[in-house]
Parts: sequence; C-alpha cells; structure tokens
Amino acid sequence: MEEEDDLTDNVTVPSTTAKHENRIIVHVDIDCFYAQVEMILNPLLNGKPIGIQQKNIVVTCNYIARELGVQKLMSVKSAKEICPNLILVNGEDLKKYREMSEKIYQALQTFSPLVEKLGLDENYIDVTEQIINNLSEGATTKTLMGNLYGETDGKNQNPCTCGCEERLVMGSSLAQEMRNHLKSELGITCCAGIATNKLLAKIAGATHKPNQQTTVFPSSALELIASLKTAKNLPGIGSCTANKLEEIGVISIEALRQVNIAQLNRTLGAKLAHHIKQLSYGIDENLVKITDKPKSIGAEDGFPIVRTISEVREKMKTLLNRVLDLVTRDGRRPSTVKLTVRKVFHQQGSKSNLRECRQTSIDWGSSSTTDRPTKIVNVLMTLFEKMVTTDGRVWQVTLLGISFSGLQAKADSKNSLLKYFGARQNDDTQQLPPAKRARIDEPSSSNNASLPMSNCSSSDQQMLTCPKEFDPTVFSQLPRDIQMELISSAATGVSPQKKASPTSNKPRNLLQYFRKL
DNA sequence: CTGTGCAAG
DNA sequence: AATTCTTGCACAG
Repeated sequence: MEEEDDLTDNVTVPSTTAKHENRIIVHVDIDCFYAQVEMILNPLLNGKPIGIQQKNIVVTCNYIARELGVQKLMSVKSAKEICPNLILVNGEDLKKYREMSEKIYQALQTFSPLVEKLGLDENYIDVTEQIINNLSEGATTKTLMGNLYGETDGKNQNPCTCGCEERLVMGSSLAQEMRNHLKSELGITCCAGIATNKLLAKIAGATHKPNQQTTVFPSSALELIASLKTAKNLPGIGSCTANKLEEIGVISIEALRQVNIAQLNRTLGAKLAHHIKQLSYGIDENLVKITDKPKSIGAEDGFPIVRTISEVREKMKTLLNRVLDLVTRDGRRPSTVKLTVRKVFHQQGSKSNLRECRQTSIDWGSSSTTDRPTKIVNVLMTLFEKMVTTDGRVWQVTLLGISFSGLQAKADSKNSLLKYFGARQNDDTQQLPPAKRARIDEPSSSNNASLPMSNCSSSDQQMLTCPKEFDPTVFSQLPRDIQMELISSAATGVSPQKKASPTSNKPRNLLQYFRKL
C-alpha cells in the first residue's frame, strides 16, 4: 500500500480527538521547584524575592521575584540591576532537589502505582484505574475542580456522551487531592493538568500558573494544541525535528496538520512523521511508564582542551571516582562501562560537535574495592585509544564521559526476597496510603499487588513477561519488584536449579518455590 | 549487542 | 537568552 497523498492520513484523524481514549492522565508540575525547596528549607526567605544561582545565571526564581521583573535564565548581573534586594541562593548542588523530588514521587505513588517522573519537578500519573473503581462504586460525579480549558462561557457546547467528561471531572478532584496532599505533607505547591493523554495533560496544566490546575475535555483538544502556535512547542518535537520541519516550510501547528504525509515521511521517517502528525491533533498514545531505578549511571565533564594521554588519564581518574561513588550509592552492580569523548579537529569552520563512544563489558571478577578504580581506568584508557590514538594524528579532546549500565541488583536473596516475605506478613496495604486516597483497596478481594485484569490498556502493557522457568499464574500475582528480580535472576542464570535437585538442603533458595514443576 | 542521534528538564 | 549535564529511547548495522 503506497500512500501517495496526504488525504489518506488525514481521513484517519478523527474530528474529535481522543474519542477512543479511556485513560485519565494527570500531569503535575512543581512551581519554580528549586526556589520552593529553598524556601521550605529556610522559612526566613518567605515573603522575599529569591533567585537560584548556578554559575553566573539565575536559573529560576520565586514568584515574588518574578513580579519584580526577574526572569528565568537571567544573568546575575541584570537580575541584580532589576531587583537589587534579590536574595541569591546557590543551587549548584542538586542533592536537596533530588531528595525533595523523590519525596514528591513517593507521595504521588500513594494515589496510583503508575507514576512516571520527568526530570526533577514533573510527574505523570495514570489514574484511570482509580477513577473506574470510584465510578463502579457508584461515586457521584463531583463538580469540576479548578479550571476548565476553553468553553469560556461556562457552558459545555457539545458534551461528549462517551463518559470521558465525567471521568475527567473525577480526575480533577483526584488532582486536587494530590495537590492538597503535596501541600500539607511537603509544603509544596504545584500545577496540574488533567486530560486523556500525556500530551494534553502537560499542555493543559501549563495554561494556568502558579498553584492551579486545568482540565481539558477532548472536545477542546484541537483548540488547546492550536494555542501552542508553533510545531516546535509540541513536546516531542525538539530542535532537530523543528529544523527539518522548517526546511519543508512547516512552522505552525496548522501547517503540520496540513502537510503532505508522504513528504513528511521522507523528511522524518514514517514513524516519527506519523507520531508528530498525531501530536498536532492532540493524539498521544504514549503510556505512563513507571519510573524504575535508573538504567545507567554516569557523568561527563567538558573542558577547554586536552592533548596528552597523561592529562586524559588524570581527568579520567577524577571522573571515575565521581561516577563510582554514584554507583556505590546506588547499590547495584554494573556489567558494562561506556566511555564518551568529544573530539575537536579544527576543520574549515565546522562545529565538529562530534561525540563518539565505545563500551565494553566489565569483569568485576577478582578485584578488591581498592583495586577497582585503577583497573577500570585502564579499561577506559583502552577504550580511549580505540577512539583517538589509533592513528598517529594530532588530537584534542574537550569532553570525557563515563557511564555504567547493565545495573543488576546484587544477587543476595537474603536481603531481598527473604526480607520481603518478612515484611510482607505484617501488612499488605501499608504502602497504600490513607484509604480515602483513591479507594483502590475497597473491594479488598484483590490488593494492589496484582493490578487485576482491567481493560485499561495502560496497565496491560506494564505487565512483565514471565520467564519460562516460572509458573505464569504465580508470577502474575507477585509484586512488581519481585517479578523483576525473578526475571533478572532467570536472565543471568543466577541460582540455576538443576532439575530441582532436592538434595541441596543448603540455605534453600526462595526462587525454587516459584519455579514450574 | 554496539554505537549514534534526538529529546527533555 | 544559553549551554551543559544526565538519562532514556529509537534506529541501524
């Protein structure tokens, strides 16, 4: 099937978008995050204009400062000119912010297990399950909390009959509860967007700031997207895609909606072309993806110029120490290292922003903790040579980056599985918060551990696949963290049971109880 | 599995 | 009004 012209694709775009969406997504965005954290940590700052300084830049500031004319990403110099009594707080150490970010994530998780963190100050929450439960319990649809995008005359011109608006109204009160909770427990204020997908939720939430929330009905989705004005304002269209779009004359949202799909395919590839076309109509099928532990841990350091191996080795050591520290704190053990370099070779005016990387698996085998750093430095230097010193050419390097991946929980079933069962007996629901929260524990026939078969696509795809060697039924009942542990142990062959040899009366491995017979 | 490119905050 | 830094995902060989 060749799609020669754009008519075909446009026909498939429903006039009212998201009609078939049964999800309810909340996007939570903390108001001027760094500034808020500083004010919470130091109440003396309350009522005063404060700015967060990194290097010579005011990266963000509180709303008092904004009223006085201070803007985000302003130089310290001009910020002080505009607002001489601006209080500057150094925000180069992100520790405090990471900690608060984690607390916020945990707090939001009490409303739904489907929380996705985006940066330090944003989260998506899929509350479809909770809403459906509430409705099935005969919860009365409350009045909408906060702002409703569009429909400014207060009248809903063309109410949708599919039930989405009722669910969104409930979503708005759930969002209100989340914001109240963040305020009372952490002192944090934020904005929220409530919609049927991530795209609309994020954009809607940004329409009323600060400390407000906004719901968008699918009937207003097209209008909301159009209000972004330009295509590059769509989340998912970055600078590179925006440039390519510009080359084919696509700047506005409207132009993106109208552009010939075949041409778009040629410019961006079919998949991306289709995706951003969908975005332009407010359609976004992306699921809220649970944020797990990081998949990689790394650091990189840029500098003016380095030309000698010994300099590189020095920088490498320093950098490695930093990363190793992070890895140690994480607790897991990586199986591969990756080295990134940025080479600069002054060719005719080219920016040569060229980064290259090489990775290799690492064998922690018999290396003591004291041994470890030097050992890895050598590995890294080998990788380095693969990239820059293979030929005798002159080289200059302006960046080194080290990243570890393949992080695996240190395989000691004592500290994970056993501990889990120990704690588990006490209370199943403890990590589910105050009952009023979302009332997902109401029927109590099944707890949250096994998100029971819902027809909600969002949770379906979050299901982990059961490794061959385990009983799928049992597996499906296990909580997610245990599922993951079983998967990784299956994958790595940790504790392989030889045909269930009952002879081993050793510290019986709990894994065996989950295996198929 | 490797390496590159893009996006986001 | 950025640029840098960190992470994750998609693509391709």
